[in-house]
Amino acid sequence: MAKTQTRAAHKAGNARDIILAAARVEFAEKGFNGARVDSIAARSGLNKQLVYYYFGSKDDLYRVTLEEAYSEIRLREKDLDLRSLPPQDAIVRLIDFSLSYLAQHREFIRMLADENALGGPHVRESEAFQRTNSPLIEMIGATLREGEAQGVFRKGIDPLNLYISIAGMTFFYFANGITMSAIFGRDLSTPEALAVYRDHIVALTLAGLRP
Amino acid sequence: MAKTQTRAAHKAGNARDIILAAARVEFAEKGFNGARVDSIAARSGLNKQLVYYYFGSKDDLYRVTLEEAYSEIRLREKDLDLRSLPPQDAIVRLIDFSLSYLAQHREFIRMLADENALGGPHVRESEAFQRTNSPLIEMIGATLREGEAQGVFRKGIDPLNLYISIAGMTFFYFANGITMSAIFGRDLSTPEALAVYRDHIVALTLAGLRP
Amino acid sequence: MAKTQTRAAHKAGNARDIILAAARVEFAEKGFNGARVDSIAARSGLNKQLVYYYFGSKDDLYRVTLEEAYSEIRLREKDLDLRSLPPQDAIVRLIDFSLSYLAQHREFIRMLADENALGGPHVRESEAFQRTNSPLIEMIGATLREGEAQGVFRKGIDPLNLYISIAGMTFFYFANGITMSAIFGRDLSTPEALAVYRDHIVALTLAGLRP
Amino acid sequence: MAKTQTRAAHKAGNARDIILAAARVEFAEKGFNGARVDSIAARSGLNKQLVYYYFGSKDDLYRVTLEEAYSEIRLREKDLDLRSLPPQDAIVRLIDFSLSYLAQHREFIRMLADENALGGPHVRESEAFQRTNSPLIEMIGATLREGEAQGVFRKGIDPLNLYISIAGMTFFYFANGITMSAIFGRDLSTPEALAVYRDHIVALTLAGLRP
DNA sequence: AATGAATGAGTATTCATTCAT
DNA sequence: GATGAATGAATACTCATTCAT
Repeated sequence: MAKTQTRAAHKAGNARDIILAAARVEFAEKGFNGARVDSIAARSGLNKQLVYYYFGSKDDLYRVTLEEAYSEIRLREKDLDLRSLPPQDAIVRLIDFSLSYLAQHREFIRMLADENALGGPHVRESEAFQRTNSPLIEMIGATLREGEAQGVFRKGIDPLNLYISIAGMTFFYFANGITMSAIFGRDLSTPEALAVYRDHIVALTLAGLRP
Repeated sequence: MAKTQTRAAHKAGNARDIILAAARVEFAEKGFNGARVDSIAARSGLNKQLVYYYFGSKDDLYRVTLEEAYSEIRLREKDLDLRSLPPQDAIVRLIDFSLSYLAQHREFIRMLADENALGGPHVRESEAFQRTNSPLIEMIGATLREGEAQGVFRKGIDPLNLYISIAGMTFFYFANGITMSAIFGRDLSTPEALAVYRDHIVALTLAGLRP
Repeated sequence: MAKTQTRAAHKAGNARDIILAAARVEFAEKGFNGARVDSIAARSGLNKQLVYYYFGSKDDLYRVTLEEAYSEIRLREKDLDLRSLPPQDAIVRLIDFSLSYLAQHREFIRMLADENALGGPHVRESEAFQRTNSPLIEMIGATLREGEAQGVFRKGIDPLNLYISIAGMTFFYFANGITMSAIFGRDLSTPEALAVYRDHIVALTLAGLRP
Repeated sequence: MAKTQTRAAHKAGNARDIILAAARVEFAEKGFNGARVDSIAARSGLNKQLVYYYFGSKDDLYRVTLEEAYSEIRLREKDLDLRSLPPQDAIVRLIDFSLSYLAQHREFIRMLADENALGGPHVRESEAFQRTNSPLIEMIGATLREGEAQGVFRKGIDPLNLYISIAGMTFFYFANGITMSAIFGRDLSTPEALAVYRDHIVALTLAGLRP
């Protein structure tokens, strides 16, 4: 439903959703502390007080923005439908989904990094985070069991740990690309560099799962 | 030279280094935007104007703090001496080093995440980042070649990409532990959880490198 | 007429009077500047725009609230019927009325103090204040004349000044009890303290009026 | 000492004291809620941030202003030296002091009325209020005892209650003069009206104290 | 090298009031 | 009569930075 609202924002001109969209951009660009409520209002084309009318505070607005971002990715994760694929293809699809989603949603990366760097003050306040749990771990678990059954994956792999390692490899590439490019003197932001890296982690992971 | 001063700080009580140490703590806790120059001065026990006397601005202080943090990890990386180990052991040591260093240097994680989230404004200004290039990629490259020679690693693995994937798996675990714990309802901050995860990525990586 | 509406408020649920009752509570608790139109609306259970519909502005609402408060005390003063009592009893009744009315109508004290502290901006605008003059001075005058005639009061006492001195002694006790309690380290808000003070001013005033 | 600082303000240009003087004027005119920190800064000729540098918050500034006002009146009360006068003269001097001090320090009246109307939030926080207790009650007690000994005052009069009744009669006249003038249609702010009232309360009180 | 005082530009938030229905 | 949405102008307070010594 939150999703629907976000979409509607640009069509129906619903003020709340327009503000939310503006907030997402501002928070992604500047982080929580760097973001300015004034700037969000300006981006939305509405006035600042409406931000408070609808969201109460900068913190609450950030929390809602985070919740929306998560609710969005969760919706996409459901569409993945890993169960319909052969185990190895499912893993590849998972990696590719992760890479492409992050590549296209830099704001998600920044908000996540920011929230964690801040110690998670908004996640802590959020009921939505506690409620909605990701379907992904379940799906990965099914895939791993199927792979074991087919003899293509080794036994004893923990789905959550596998998820974290894949998420880590993909997230880190985008999240810390700036400092890495600076340190190693190699531009990691090109499509070519990304394609090479993608092949690397696909190969590493698939080989790593083999019995 | 900055390094030398840092060492001296704790011995001679050199004001510049005392401030730098205070800044590292403050920046790590609050991020760049959340950090307060007043707070850094208070932590240092010295006065605010000295901060400006020595560092000129909050931005410059942050840049120096980042450089110091990097220069420190680089020093430790040199001590790794991967070349003296059998290839597989070298990879394990690399993973263990990464995990333990990050576990003990949360401030490094936060500063790195923060700097990248902000778009790398301080790294961009830093000459130190350009100058000092990590010895690590070189070391990993040698290890990979040795592994290939010994027939324990497959061919064609890019040392930088391997480094990124290992760094990703380790960094992400600490950096985004807060939101992950919230979403998956599993406390990832316990030593036990970390030990299990460590075994997972060691196994995944070693298997992933096998021919 | 306004009075009639106030009565109706609690019976018929007349919106205007419900708002007025809410306003009295809010203004009494917070003073004019501290009071919030939002808060008055919330207390009334009605919405903010109705406040404007009925009263036009916060200032006007305050003025009407003040007028109501005054019109109420004036009604009670009429009931005093000092003329039917022996002169000394009349003075005692006046003092007791003043004490008990103020004790039960703290909101009247606060609004009065607030209005005067602010320089009387609302009284100045009010026609009602100019129109309705208190019957009290007249009644006190008659009592004083009767007392003189009976030889129990001395001559030449000005009814208004007597009123002011009695009002001062009673009003001040309630109005400034907080700071006095703090300064003199004695709790003046207990019924016992009040009873002792009542006896003091009764004795002082009666003795003070004797020929 | 606080007194000394206030004096110094206008001579030495001590910023803290200049702000304090400006605050007294602003708070007296507008009350706590009506006063504006911007306005205080403007009155002081200094900038707003200095207000926060020296006082921390509007509330704290108000508290200090109140404390200063009280510390000032207390100093003057000490100078009264009632003990050196015949008992009846002492009471007259007390009344005259009270009237003239209040007449000349309207800001004291307003701040006191305001603080009490607000429920005493600043007095409650103030250590200075708890510490410094007025010498007045002691002095009045001595005067009453002397009067009894000389046979000019009756027995059993409580010094605090006498003080409150005198303070009430004098304070109320100034504090609520605006609404009273409006209601009774008589201008109470003229020197003549005040002189008449003064004679009234002197006569009432002295007669009231007679055996 | 060290420090207390001073400041301009901002920063989240509030509030009385109005609009549109 | 009644209401949800919208807004301009403030409002207390903050913060990096500089001045003067």
